[in-house]
Amino acid sequence: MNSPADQQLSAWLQRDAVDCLPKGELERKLALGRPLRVKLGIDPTAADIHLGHTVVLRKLREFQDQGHLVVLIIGDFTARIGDPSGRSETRPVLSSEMIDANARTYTEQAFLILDRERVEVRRNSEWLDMTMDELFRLARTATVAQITEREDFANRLSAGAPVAVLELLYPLFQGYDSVAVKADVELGGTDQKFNLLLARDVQRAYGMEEQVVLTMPILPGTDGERRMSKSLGNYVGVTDPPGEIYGKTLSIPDSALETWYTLLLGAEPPADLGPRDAKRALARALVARCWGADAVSGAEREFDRVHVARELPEDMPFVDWPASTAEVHLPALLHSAFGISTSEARRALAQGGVRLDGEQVANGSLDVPVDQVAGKVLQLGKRRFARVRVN
RNA sequence: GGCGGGGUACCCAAGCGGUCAACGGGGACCGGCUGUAAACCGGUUGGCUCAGUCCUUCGCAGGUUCGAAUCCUGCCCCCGCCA
Repeated sequence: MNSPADQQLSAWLQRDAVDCLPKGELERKLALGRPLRVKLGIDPTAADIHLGHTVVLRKLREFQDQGHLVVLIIGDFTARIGDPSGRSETRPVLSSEMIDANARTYTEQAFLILDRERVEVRRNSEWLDMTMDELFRLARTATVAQITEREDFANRLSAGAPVAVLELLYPLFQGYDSVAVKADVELGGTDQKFNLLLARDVQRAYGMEEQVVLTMPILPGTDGERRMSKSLGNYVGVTDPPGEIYGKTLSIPDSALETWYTLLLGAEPPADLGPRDAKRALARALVARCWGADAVSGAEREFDRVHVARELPEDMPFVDWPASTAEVHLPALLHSAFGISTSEARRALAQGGVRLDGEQVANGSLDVPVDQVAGKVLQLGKRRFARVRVN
């Protein structure tokens, strides 16, 4: 019997989720009275996790706080295939060294959110490196029609884009992970809904009780439009410096503010604050989460100095220039300071995008005497700074 | 195996013998403005400390031509239909 307490808890856990399937099943599992095994599979294809990943991690943390166990699966084996979810093309293959390195940093970063006392970390190469015989059994659990009805496969097929046979197997492998770790619940973004549901079919085929599927909304990136993703360049990494996290958060369009609040903080934006101040409050909370409360005021002060008061950042890298030359070739200096090409540097100069101690560098002067730059602050655009050190 | 379509810069996508470092859109960057790295407006978007009648780039390798992303040959890859 489901107690009112279980029902209440179940509703609370689902409050910001998109789907929790099948209906009523989470209550039933909670009523079992034992710690549930809550699975999250991650692909170690990128080393760093960003705020988008933290939406699901935060939900996992809520399960942990209720005494449940998180099973974190490092998809070291499946990374060699590449999850086709949401993809418009076949993923590149990663080397095993890359996968190992990514897996390590990834789990470490996940512990910013998760309680490391209640986590079981597994690698799916433990069980997916299977015999052909086992693969045959697994591959019989779903049909091509089932798998190709999935939206991204369907899109690629109808658009005439290539789909490798191996990619069709991916959902089955992910499903087998659930079998291997005896998952009671699996979390993921809404883009994972298909995979998570298919895992139920796989579990059933292996005579196991099926998992509950809980999907979370996808966090929009700093552009406010598309999903946050590293490859789209609209992400905020949890290891970004505090000032970056702060600044990137302020740069989101006002229209994305409410979504960020609910997904990242599990709260509504404060009604009494305007968009700017609400964003600042959000930015402070995010910096605190990734770097600790001590980092907040520094990040905020830094932002105000550089962007509001248009002053210089507190510390900046040096760019060295040999004292032996009489003239400094500015494109070369910009190249070594900021890693841009000299052609790009020339364009920036032509557009007035370069400053020395705050003074816009006049267009046309590519070479200047050394003493005109020595010790000065070289600035490219609004955000890139370096102090020129002549030695 | 046969027939047809296709591979262009970060992405999408035009170009189909010179005027092409290559239209347009997206993204990114720069400038202006601003409450912000929002929005809006304008610009830029292969490389070179020789900035030029320079170098590299239109799947790869050759060829034709004064000249090729554009034409020809071979190869690789992708897609569709038929078998």
